[in-house]
Amino acid sequence: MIHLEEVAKLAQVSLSTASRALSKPELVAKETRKRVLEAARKLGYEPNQAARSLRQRSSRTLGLIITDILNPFHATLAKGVQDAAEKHNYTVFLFNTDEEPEKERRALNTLRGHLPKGLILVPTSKAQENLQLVGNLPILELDRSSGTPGVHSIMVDNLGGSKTAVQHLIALGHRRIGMIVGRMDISTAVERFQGYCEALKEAGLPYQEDLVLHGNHREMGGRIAAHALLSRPPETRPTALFVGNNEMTVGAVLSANELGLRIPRDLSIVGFDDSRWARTMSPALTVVAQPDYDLGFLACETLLGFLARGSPQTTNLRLATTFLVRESTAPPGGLVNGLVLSERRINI
Amino acid sequence: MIHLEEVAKLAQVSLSTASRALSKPELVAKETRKRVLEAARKLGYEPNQAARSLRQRSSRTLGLIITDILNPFHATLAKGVQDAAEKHNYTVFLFNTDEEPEKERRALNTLRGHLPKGLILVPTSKAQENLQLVGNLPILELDRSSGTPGVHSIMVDNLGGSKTAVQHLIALGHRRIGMIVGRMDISTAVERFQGYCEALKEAGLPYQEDLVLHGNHREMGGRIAAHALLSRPPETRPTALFVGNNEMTVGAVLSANELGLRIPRDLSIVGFDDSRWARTMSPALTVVAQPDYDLGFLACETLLGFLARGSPQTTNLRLATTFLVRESTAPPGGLVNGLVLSERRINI
DNA sequence: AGTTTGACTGAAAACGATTGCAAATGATTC
DNA sequence: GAATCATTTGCAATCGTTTTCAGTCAAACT
Repeated sequence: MIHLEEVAKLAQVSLSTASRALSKPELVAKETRKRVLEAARKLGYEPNQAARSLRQRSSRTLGLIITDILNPFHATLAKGVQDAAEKHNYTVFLFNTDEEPEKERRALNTLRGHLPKGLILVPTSKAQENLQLVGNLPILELDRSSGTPGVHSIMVDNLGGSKTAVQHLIALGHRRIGMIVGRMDISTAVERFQGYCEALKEAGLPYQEDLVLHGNHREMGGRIAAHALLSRPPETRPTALFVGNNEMTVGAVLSANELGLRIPRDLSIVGFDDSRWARTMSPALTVVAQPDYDLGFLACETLLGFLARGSPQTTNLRLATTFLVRESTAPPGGLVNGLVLSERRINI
Repeated sequence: MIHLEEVAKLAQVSLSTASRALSKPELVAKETRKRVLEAARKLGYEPNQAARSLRQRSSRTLGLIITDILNPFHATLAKGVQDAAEKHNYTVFLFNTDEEPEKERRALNTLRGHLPKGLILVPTSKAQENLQLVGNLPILELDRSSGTPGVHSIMVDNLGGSKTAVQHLIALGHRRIGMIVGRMDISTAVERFQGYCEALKEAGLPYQEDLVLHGNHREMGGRIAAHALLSRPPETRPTALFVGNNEMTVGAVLSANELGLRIPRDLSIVGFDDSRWARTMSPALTVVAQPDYDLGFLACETLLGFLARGSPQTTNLRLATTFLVRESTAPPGGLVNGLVLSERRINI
């Protein structure tokens, strides 16, 4: 490894001048700076981040903790964050918690040792407690809120998105609308559930507890819940289903297929979060789409902006969802006049 | 932040003893060690990795560079690597190159400054050149080979997997079998193409250049290539298609749908790499499945094993693929006697 | 008893950058 | 022409660990 000292020697300046030439350009004469830069380039110098971090007591890195890298939604969030970070010459430490608070705790501890400048995370249910570990590190919560005071956050309008989805089903004539909700210790699940309730209420429909089941946010959870709902006799079986996240939606659709229910004739389905799977499955799925990439990108930009400007107050953003009507929703009993609904966008 | 010095003070030992108690337990008296551990726990001490890395001239981190985090195959690789790394208390720096050599170069430079102990990467086409940057860092190439001498590698048996797939199509009676190949500057594409050629040759079928098109490994590439192949008149149109990776397969299927070709009646399709999409689409896709998670996990284990044991020679592993026959392949012209092929596994 | 051995421990020197301070230089002001 | 100022530079301290080296002490030999 080439050290700064060798660069300094080649450029005929002192170590300190070389350092300044690279990281505090305005403090050094133009000519000198050029010499140093040239020398660094020629030697292929790359600063030792460990030394730099040690001295500055902080490193040009961000921590990123997501709960499921195999979920395309989260992978996209991660890509958004990374792209933004790279743009600002930040490096990202990525951790995956599999929704397990214990893994989150370990990730936070490890991260702490690396002196990141900030942290972006999709919190698990125990995040409020776990976040005590990292002291006063600037934190931004992504996609969900853990309720920890003083942290920035950027989420989507879960309530509004859900409400629109359920209103759509109601408008089609559905009256027994089931919902598969996520875990109620996670904010998105609660908000989406609220949207469902509000839509029912405003339409004057009763809330029926037995139409709402919970899943663990993964495919199998959706499958089990859907199976329980859909294997009821036709009179009590819901004619439409609103599912609280992308993975559970897959499970719900598979379950409907297994039971021989035709979508949308026997069952309308709306999912939360778009995906290629939703777009290309047959019939294409009606969904509440989230701006996943933007969510990640903006999260990073927001946090870095805060770090740069150091404004005192916390930022809390909500991005709008987009409701995409495709082919998985129709009036109860099937298509009217063989009408095929083409995809159209409704901004909400 | 708590420093080791404060831990030492609380445990009534010197700084050096405290350090040894934590990282070289065998050099310290049992009693002393217990005191130090207790003090560290009580204070919530977490070692400053920057200081440690600086002193040791190396950090307990690994670099991981993949080419497309949005591709579930790569996301799964990453998860495998991360899980294995975590098991050994290593932290992973993840970079994404989008298949762009320039991004790869930047990632390598950044990584260099962080003094990782090793590097796992899915190489881009310019990796051999880019890898010069990192000197003699232990490197493992994952999924593909860049041809760089002296690096470890772990890949799947692309040739064998492809060959089996094409043999399956031939056995079904297909004679005009098209292939959508990836970029020939990437080893997996070349090997899969070879498998295709070998299968044809061994069956005594001629190689027809016009049945082979190239795509850029992404959905759109597959779609364009498939469109070109499938919009030919029935006499020259291939009756079966073998597609070289998961994303392009999606494109190919969509293209077939657009052209009104029914799968498998009008067209049999086999993809390389399984995915949920392949499993749940209708009809379910026949694929050459790769052990994606294991590939990543083993990659990490292999590299760490090498680091620990420091054995001199390089490891080059090949994992077997699994051929999964589902519903997207049938004799040309459609199902025989309405036979529905159920999913079965063939280990090769 | 004296020497050797071994197990522990502590003082101090690294690791490679950044940065506060002071000195040198040249330009500007009075 | 002296004093002041701004610009540019170098010296040396510093960040928090690990690790070398030397030293202490008790046990185990001869």
